[in-house]
Amino acid sequence: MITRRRDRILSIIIGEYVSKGVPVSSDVVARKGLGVSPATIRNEMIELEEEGYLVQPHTSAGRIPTDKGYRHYIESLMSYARLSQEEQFLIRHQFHQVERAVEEWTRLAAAILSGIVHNVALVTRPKPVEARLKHLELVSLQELLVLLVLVLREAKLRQQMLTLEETVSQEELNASSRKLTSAYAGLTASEIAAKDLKLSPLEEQVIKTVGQLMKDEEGEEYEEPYIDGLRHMLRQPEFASSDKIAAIMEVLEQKSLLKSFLPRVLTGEGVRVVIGRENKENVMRDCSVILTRYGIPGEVGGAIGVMGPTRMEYQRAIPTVSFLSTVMSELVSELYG
Amino acid sequence: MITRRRDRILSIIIGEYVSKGVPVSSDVVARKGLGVSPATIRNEMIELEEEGYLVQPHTSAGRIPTDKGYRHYIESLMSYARLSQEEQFLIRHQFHQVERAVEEWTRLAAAILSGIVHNVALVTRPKPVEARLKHLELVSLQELLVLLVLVLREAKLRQQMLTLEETVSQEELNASSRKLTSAYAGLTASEIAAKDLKLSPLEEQVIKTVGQLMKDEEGEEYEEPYIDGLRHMLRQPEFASSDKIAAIMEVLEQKSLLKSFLPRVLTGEGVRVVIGRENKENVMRDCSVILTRYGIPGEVGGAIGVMGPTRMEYQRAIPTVSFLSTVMSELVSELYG
DNA sequence: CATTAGCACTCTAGTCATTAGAGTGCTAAT
DNA sequence: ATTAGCACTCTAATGACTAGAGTGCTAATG
Repeated sequence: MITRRRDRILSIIIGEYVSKGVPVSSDVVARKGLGVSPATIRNEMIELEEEGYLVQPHTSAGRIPTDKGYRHYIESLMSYARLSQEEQFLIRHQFHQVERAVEEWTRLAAAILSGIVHNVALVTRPKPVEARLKHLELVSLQELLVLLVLVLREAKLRQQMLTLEETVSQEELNASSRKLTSAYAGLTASEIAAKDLKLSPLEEQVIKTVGQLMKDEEGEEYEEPYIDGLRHMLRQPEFASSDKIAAIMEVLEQKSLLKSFLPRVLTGEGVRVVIGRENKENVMRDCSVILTRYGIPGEVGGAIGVMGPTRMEYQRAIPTVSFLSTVMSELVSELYG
Repeated sequence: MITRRRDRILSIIIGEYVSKGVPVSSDVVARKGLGVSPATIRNEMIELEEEGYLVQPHTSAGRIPTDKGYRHYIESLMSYARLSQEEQFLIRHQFHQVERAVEEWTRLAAAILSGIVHNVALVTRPKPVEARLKHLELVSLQELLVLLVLVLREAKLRQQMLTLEETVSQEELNASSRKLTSAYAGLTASEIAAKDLKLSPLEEQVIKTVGQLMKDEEGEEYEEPYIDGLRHMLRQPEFASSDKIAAIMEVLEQKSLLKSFLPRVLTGEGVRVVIGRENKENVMRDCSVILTRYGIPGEVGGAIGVMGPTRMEYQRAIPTVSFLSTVMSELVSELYG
């Protein structure tokens, strides 16, 4: 049975454990102004342990929270430690300074986020649900080598080199570029494929590649995330054993794992918190992940989040992830007008 | 004094230590077919220790090589373990498969390299000594927002958003793009700045930004390297302590440090090996770095290398770095015709 | 003279016993 | 329902001891 006082005790234990990293004793809790003696706290702790919110690393040690304990805390007990006005302003200011360089957004967001929460930050670049062509350009590099440049609606660039069958002058390339741009601008990959236009062999080749590149752009998958802040996470005492570090590194460096891991957690709205064993990957059993989307629903989006030991400052981390997602959303929205 | 036999013994000790990771005893060396007893080996070891090629972690332990020991080994004793024909073919094949996606080269090179040497691979993207403009394009995103796309000679793209003073149609942008491209194509940043042309305010703004972007492109500095293989390096027993890991992570994640660290070592030709304390950074005192350039001297280049504990398979790592640098050079050369 | 057998010596790493201290769980009193 | 009191348990630190690895030195050998 959960009572008000037990919640209070659980909160205190989590607060203490998160900041100190050491099992919390009844004494410490009693000193926090509950007006009851350590013995009473102990009785309550026994109850909380039976309910599965706490465990002891061994008899005669203090208590530490279980995954279930954290979960209850996050969902019902915790108050957010939002960023102050000044902090928010400072962050927006930093984004403002790189406003004109889209590719920098993810790096900056990861750097800021990891710096604040002292853990690993993961940020994917914005990805459209449907890629739309904005502009297309052909640039001759060498006799038979041509660079195809796509500008997508998100001000994203994609490039690919093409090897031609026969020499084509830059003037002809310009003409084709203009023709194809005006014919296909604003369309998606499938719309481009559907449209039946009279095209030269060169143009056929180009449009085929365009379709390919844009297909790659779409889909449920998120892009490979930008990762920052490993140095912070590794300073946490839970990563004293290098085995754990190596195991987690494997997850982070193995792109395929991470990719498949991101979207599963992100089908809905709001901030998702995955705690300890709730993670699919076994090696992540001592880690928590806080993730959310940013962008414009149904149009363009990415993911932003934090990963660290289950003993994490959720109070701080969750609103920070949330705030940065808002900022990223605003930036993306500006692009879409 | 260095004799033939001492060199032989040093080689054996390094070979053993590199593969086993445990201090090497006179017994083990004696069993390697030198035809002398352990006692003789011990006498020689004492000499080698006095010369500074070996140390004992403590009395009554075997010997391990010093930085000086490795240095001598690498420069005079070691034979390279080159990649076999099949391995070389396989690697070239992998590059062939992504041939048309320049940005993937560095990733692939890092992945292959780290996989072979079981350590961290560092690869920077190719960077020209002098950036030359190939093509320039303006794409209207919103009313006052324009995307400037530069194509540089290396088939590299650079982008920047511009906020205009007044509305300009896409047609006008096209006209300006064409005008500026034909006027400035093939020139460097300084040549562009020097050229005095009659330009509209819009064009002035664009060219100013172009100059900026191309300036950023040039210079001694290397780009931020792509890093892969941390998971391998962390499996090495020398990184059992998480303190060391965190310290090294700091060097790797702190881009400024790494950037300043790369070029210093790369002013000349050939493969550079920096062993242990030869490194500038103190935290790197137990690490070795193998680095080399790739590209076309005086035109375009990047760096490729490996970092790991001083106890590293130099025999394998050095030729592998060397081979991948050759492959990268070939790829870059193809672009330059 | 280079080599080596023999041996005393040194240092590590593991095991065991001991101890102080932290913190609990239970009982009985309030 | 709370709590004082206390026996109990477990950890972590300390020191003593030991086996084993590997050395350095000495004296003998071809």
